[in-house]
Amino acid sequence: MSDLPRISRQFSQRSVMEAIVQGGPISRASISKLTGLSKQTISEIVRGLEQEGWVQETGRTSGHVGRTAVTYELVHDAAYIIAVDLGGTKVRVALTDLACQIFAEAATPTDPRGGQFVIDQIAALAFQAAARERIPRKKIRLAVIGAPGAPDPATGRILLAPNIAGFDAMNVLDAFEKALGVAVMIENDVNLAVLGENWLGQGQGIDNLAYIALGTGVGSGLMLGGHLVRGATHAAGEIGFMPIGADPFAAESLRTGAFERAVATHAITERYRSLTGTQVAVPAIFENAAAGDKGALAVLDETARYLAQGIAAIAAVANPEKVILGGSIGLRPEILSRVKALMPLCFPYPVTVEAGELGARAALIGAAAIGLGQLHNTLFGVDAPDGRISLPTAQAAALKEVVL
Amino acid sequence: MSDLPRISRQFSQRSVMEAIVQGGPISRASISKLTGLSKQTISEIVRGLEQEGWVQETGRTSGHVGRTAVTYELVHDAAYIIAVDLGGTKVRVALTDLACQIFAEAATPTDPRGGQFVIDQIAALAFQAAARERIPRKKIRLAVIGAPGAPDPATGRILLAPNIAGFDAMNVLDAFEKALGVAVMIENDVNLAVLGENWLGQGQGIDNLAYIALGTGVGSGLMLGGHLVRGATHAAGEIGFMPIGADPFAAESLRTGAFERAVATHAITERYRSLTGTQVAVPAIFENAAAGDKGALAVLDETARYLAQGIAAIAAVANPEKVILGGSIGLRPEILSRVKALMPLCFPYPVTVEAGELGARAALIGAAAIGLGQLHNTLFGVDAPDGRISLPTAQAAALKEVVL
DNA sequence: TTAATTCGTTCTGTCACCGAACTTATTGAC
DNA sequence: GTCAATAAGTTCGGTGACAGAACGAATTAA
Repeated sequence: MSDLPRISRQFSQRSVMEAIVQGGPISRASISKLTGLSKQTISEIVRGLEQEGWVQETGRTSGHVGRTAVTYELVHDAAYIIAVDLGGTKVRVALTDLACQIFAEAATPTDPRGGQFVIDQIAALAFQAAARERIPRKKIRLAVIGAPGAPDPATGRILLAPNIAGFDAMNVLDAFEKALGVAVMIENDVNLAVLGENWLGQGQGIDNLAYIALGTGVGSGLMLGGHLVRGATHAAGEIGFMPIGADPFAAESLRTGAFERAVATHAITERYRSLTGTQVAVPAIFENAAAGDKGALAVLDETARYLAQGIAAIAAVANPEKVILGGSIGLRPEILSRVKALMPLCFPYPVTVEAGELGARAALIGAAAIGLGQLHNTLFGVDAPDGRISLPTAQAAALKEVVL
Repeated sequence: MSDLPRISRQFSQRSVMEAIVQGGPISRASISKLTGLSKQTISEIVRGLEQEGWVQETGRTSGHVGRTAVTYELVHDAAYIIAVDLGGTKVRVALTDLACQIFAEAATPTDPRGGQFVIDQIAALAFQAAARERIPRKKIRLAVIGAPGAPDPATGRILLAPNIAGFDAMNVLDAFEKALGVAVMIENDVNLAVLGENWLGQGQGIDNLAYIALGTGVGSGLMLGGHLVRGATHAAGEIGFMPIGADPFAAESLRTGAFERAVATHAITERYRSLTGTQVAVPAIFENAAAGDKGALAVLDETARYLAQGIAAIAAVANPEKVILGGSIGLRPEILSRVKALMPLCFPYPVTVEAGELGARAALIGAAAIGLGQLHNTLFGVDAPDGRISLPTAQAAALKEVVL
């Protein structure tokens, strides 16, 4: 396998690879039928891929009439990527192979000192995991970092990142590339969550998808027409500033965002305090509601009412087929059921609202998805601007259970 | 020129065509430098294009050292497209040639009987215009229809189309194709308006753009990452239903839309009536405001206040670089100036808001843009899914003045 | 054993493209 | 005026990515 495989074969190689990735062990004759390319060409391409170490023989067919066929398969460990979900309180790191299987996953509290400390922490976690699984560093090709805020690929900086100290003043991309020694992609964590749910979760096969992460803050990720929407300054989905729920012209709304002030953690505890006079954390409010506390129930009702309006706004602007709720609050069934009931009362067209299937790991899985897509693209595709490699769901499904 | 040119040359031909379209009269040597293809290849491709009638010699260079070069140019009249902007009250029809010049434009009141009558009316207008300019029907390759509502390419129907009688019950696409005898694309008129402003108006070179058409109703068109956003049911941009300005849970808001009830024509006249007790049409209110009528001024202030919130919601969700106002009300400078002043008070990040440059013809020009892009794609490109042909601005600029 | 069937290779051919060498037509310098 | 220098365009040979037909090889059903 060459170290920097510059593969000249153009478009066919890509589809052959896709057939092999999707089709599991597959014979060359079947690839030929699938791709429409001649058997001869397939043999050439597969020979090349085998020489470079990307695919390998795995067996032969048997049972049906005719000659037995040699089947080929991805070499799973030909390359690895690092997927990272970097939150304000917790870092998750995972290693994925080419066949979309997660090998190692680790999660620890984020280093509170921020900045370079966090970056070194992530690098250490990743390399420990690699060492544990005996993965040679050379085979790690790419790292995808999900982080809150609006990463700007041009400058490598992350704008609007409130959660990690020191990140607003440094070139995060460069620092990661130096620490990890591989190419790095940084993407907003909620954007990754949409990708994750689109790949393995609630949004499979849905090209128009919105993900709302509701917790300490609110953010949303949007996938429209199969493309991630990033916006002009990579700030698309900063729905905390939607003029819904609180007076948008209030000074406080310019800082925190009107919608965030209506639905996020602080809004909920504040609402409960003003109703009952007691200051309680969000989980306790949910408990109280379950126990029949009228104040808590009213708080949930009101929060859901604003959330439904926010979803209506997104639906009116972007018309997603499905809206997925995530985040510590968005995942609560008490919220989901209320929002589901309220939606038809404030929006005329049907909008499907569901809770995310991947829970807190949506962003991590999304990072793996985007990284694997990117890797397949750079390794086997030409620069097709639209190039979305469809990753296999079957094998990756294992990932959902293997981990944690 | 073959009647159905199936051009086998793959990707190079496309870039050669693009160089010729963009570069005006251009020599083969220059094309070679521009595209990176060898001189030899360019000569071959250009020879092919010339034989098929798409390009022609136009002259020779002179002045600089070295041999003179033969320059080539598009054959402007090699193909035409029909662009239609079908409104509830007015139909506009235009004919455009391959070089993006509008040849004929006509506008008349929409046939009030709706349905097939409107389709026949449009066909008649188009063919009259073609005959006037001596354009043979064979050279018309495509028609693009802009219409309110959500056209569904799968069924050919237009959903949510309130303005034209009978359109909700028929296969509009089929009917148009039968009447016009060419391939037809139907697109939402506001979506076309974004494309128009993106091509020749306020949004040139801007990949993340929103267009808000404000008049009898409100609608918006969104271009994000260079792609038109259509949404799951082609209802993206139906911002009339954003839960802003009126109570979204009110029964009336489910029918008309809360935001529409806050900013569109009816809201303005109603607001003026409740303030002054007199029922006046919108233009009169603007006149009164200009004359210093306090009630009228208050109405404009309040309307702009809600509009600014709507823009804030779009900006929060989609993060466009620029928001363009259009429609009979959106184009008024009184509205624009107010909105510009209000934006920073209700949204923390800068959003550029401007009035459309193309006025009521934005959708028509957008129809031409999408049609020309599509035509260049089918004629000279392979099925590149992302394929946006960049149309020349210079020549098309003439179009802005020639017409009407 | 034979026929039917499928896999995979070999051989030949085509097409898109490149690069080098060469011809042709200019302008500018002496 | 002649002679570089320069640029445009063609001819020629070559390469790599395919296709298609023919053929050998391996397997099962009859």
